[in-house]
Amino acid sequence: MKKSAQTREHILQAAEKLFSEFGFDGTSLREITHEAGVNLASVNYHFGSKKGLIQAVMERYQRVFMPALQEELEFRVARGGISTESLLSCFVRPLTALEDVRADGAEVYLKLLGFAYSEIQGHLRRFTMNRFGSVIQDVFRLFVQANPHLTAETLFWRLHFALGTVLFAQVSAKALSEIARADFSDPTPENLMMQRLLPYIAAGISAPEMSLPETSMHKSEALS
Amino acid sequence: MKKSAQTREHILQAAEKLFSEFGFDGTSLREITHEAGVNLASVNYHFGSKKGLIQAVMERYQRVFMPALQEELEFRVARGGISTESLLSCFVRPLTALEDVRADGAEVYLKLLGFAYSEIQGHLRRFTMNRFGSVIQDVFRLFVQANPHLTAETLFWRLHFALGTVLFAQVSAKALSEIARADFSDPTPENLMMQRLLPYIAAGISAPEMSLPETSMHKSEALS
DNA sequence: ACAGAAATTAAACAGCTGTTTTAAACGTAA
DNA sequence: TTACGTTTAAAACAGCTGTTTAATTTCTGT
Repeated sequence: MKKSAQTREHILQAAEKLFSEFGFDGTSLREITHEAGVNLASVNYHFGSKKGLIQAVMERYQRVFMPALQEELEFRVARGGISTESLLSCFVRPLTALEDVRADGAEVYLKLLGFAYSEIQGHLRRFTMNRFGSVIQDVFRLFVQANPHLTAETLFWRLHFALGTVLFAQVSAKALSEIARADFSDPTPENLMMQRLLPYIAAGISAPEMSLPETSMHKSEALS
Repeated sequence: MKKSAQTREHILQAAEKLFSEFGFDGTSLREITHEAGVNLASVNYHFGSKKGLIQAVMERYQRVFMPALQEELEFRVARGGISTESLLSCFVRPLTALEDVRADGAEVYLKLLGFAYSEIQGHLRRFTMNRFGSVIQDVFRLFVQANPHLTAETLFWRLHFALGTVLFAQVSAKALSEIARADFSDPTPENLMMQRLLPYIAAGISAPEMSLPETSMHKSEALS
């Protein structure tokens, strides 16, 4: 009951590291057990299957993150003054709390969440940039021109955020539509989702420049 | 030279259909050739490899979309009055032009683009909702409370957009940071990207309700 | 120290993947 | 029709995947 918990932990740490870097489909059990220095079969012995390992990895983070988030939300509700920004700030402390799980816990957890929905295809991006890079540069330059109150760096990031929003929403359009139809009896078909996307993207891109680069949005001032 | 082009087209159409539905990694060459009604080896014969087939599928759409986008941008620039909304509207006509490639061309192309960056993991979403669904509902309810000028349906969608933005940006954080460093010598490290994300997300979520459900944002009024 | 449970190990399993091979069938120009 | 280059076809290839088996070792409670 001591050595077993040890290899269990080694497997989990190796899986966290490799999953967050290469994704779930992109990481084999052999790579994990090799990184962990344990036998291949021990994964199935301790976690039943690869899916069981994935859920065990995620659960370690969610068991820290989710209660912390709930606590933060309740605290924010108790003192009133709810705003979008204040609600978003509620995610900060739960993320930093993930350092208890791992030194770079917040980063790993978000990447795991991201890979839970997505896996990157790198060669297509290079393929597109080599062939139509000038168009992308034009788009960028025009957006800079249209937003004189923003720096080029900020717009660079926000345009990629917008790209990510559109692509992600499009990929999950089917699932989201089903949920929306169940929760709100929302008659919005999938092909009208772009009309819902546009206001969101426009406001996000043209939003005021990012606030102070200090440690704002932290809950420390809530107790002072 | 006639039968060959025929199987080539069958392969491309089957690949478009299956890729856009199950992703690139999630679709095998055997599934494609079965759907197309052709022999397995014909994919390697006509496209060299699976990667070659993927690029051929994407190229068919990009060869229509990218020039149309460039044209739309030049037209918009010529008559001035550039705004974020008007620039976003420049993407509408190029997307609808993809109907020349396929009846649901715009939808397929966006899904292909989405899968180019991501592949969905469905079971993790259900796993999270079953275990921490109440927290997610609390988050949603509070966001509704914080945005009385928006309907619940709109907020449902925008919160998922925000989730998609964060996850996507986090997954591509490394690649984006490298590009930003090369283009702007941007010293922003990866861990400061969340500070860039917050203003974007906040503005997107709290943006005014979506505009008229008619055919706004189309370039037709530009000539009137 | 011993018996029994728990855990590790090496090996093989069945199934899938993209790719290659070899030969047959096809289309086309002489 | 004959001959030749192109295209199709069935089969096998080598490699990877997650999983299982069976034997061995290690740990633990008495």
